[in-house]
Amino acid sequence: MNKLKIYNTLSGKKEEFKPILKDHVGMYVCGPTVYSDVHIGNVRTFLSFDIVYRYLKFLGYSVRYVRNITDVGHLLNDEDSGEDKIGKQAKLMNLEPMEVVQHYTNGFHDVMKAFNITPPSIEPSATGHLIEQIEMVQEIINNGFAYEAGGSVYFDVEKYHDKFHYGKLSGRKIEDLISNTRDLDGQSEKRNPLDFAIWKKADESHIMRWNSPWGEGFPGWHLECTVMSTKYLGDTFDIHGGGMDLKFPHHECEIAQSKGGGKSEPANYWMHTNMLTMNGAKMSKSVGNVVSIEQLGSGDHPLLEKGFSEMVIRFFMMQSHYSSTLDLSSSAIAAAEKGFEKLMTAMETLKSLSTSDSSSVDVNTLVEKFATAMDDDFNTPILIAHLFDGVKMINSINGEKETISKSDLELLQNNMNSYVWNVLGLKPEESKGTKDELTEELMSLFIRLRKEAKDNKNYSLADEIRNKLTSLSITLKDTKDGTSWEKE
RNA sequence: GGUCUCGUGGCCGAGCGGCUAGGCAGUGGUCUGCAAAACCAUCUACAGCGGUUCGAAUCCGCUCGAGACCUCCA
Repeated sequence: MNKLKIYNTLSGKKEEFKPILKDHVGMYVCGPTVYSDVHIGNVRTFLSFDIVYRYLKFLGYSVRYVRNITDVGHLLNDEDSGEDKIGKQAKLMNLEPMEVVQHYTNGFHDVMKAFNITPPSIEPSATGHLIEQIEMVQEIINNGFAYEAGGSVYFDVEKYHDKFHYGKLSGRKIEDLISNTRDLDGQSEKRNPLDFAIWKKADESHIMRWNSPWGEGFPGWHLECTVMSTKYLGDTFDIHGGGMDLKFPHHECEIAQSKGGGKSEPANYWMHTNMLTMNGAKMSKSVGNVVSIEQLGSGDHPLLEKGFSEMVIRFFMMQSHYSSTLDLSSSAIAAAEKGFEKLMTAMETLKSLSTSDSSSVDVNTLVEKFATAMDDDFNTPILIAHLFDGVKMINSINGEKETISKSDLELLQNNMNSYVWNVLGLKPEESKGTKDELTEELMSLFIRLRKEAKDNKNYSLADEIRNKLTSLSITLKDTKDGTSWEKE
């Protein structure tokens, strides 16, 4: 049944997915550095891997999904004077670093929940794995691929490259890297500017520090992912994911650390999600073109005409493939919003379709297309296109232009429900506005009065009721089964 | 400067050698007292110039344009 193909960055090709163990999959995704609010670009990455996680489970795999929290070691830049991101924020906010970590971790979890992104099986944090990281550093030194200098420990890239291949993931040539970094080389204690820190000495101003064989310091950023992924998933696991911008140097360094530390190739499949752009440029904290989750929800941003719900944005993002860049614009999300509503309406209709003795529609073929789309490297835009074929089918049956048998209806319902709710992880919008009991009573009164007026051909009164409600941003919908209402 | 990716109809976005997704908008209908909503139908493409091929949006080359990575970023 399972012909799932995944684009593997390591080989540069789409490959058939073969897990190490028959029914189990180990997946590691680089999580956020919790020093500021997550933005909508972060959401895209975690959403993409949520689809991967959900689909693997849908296929029947038992998946162990590890996604870390980076709470130490992530420097503002790669120079020796680089400040730790968490530490800097802690000073700015006058807080204990762990308060900063907790604050933004909570925020991250709230956002993930709002977007219906499934929590991982294990969410380890870097500070919780200091012992393992120190052991790993020692192991790499013992193997001769790292050296101590002035209280810090650096990974010896050239020495590693003599035996292994530094650049195999990112396709970089070590000669180019050397020539590109030569001019940046200052009074560094590194033997080679390419070398990266796996343990950093903490200077006096540094508040996050731990004892180690090399003195007080803190672990290098790349190290935590190597340690935590292999600790929970084994030396070699199935899928390693992250944003495209982590491919180099972060993931390249992870491979080097694993092998330099005497372990095997860390992951069989490397998956990289592409960036979300805003006005054609990557949305990032350093560029400053970041749209926050709150701004997207409220529409309070110069580039947004209105606010959008999390589910609409989820749907919008899944209309493009994870490996393509996606440009965010108000009109594009608004278009997705209409489409999303159309899909949700059809899902509601699907619940109560009436059946016939035979089917005039071909449910089997449609349902097969759902699986084919997802098997082709999680192609959600194709899946959504086929789901809209399903929408058309549902509406035609509802309009009595087509018929469906009882067994076909069950097949259609099961599959539409599975793919829309479980695989894509969508959920119906909670009704906006205040639909409390009093409002419901009042509205049904208005609707009844208007109907009476209409029955008496008193259209001016009927229209007055409707216009007044419209001015209160309440929309009446006349259908053959009566009138319903909606508050904007 | 080096490495790489991409340019698809009014907009967003699939496609990866032949059968020209899908959504939104537009247009024409159905329904309706009229609307709205809903539904049905339908029109606009493959940056440009060459080449390979019986056949190219899809492969190759060049030109123009956009972006990413090489430094923190999902």
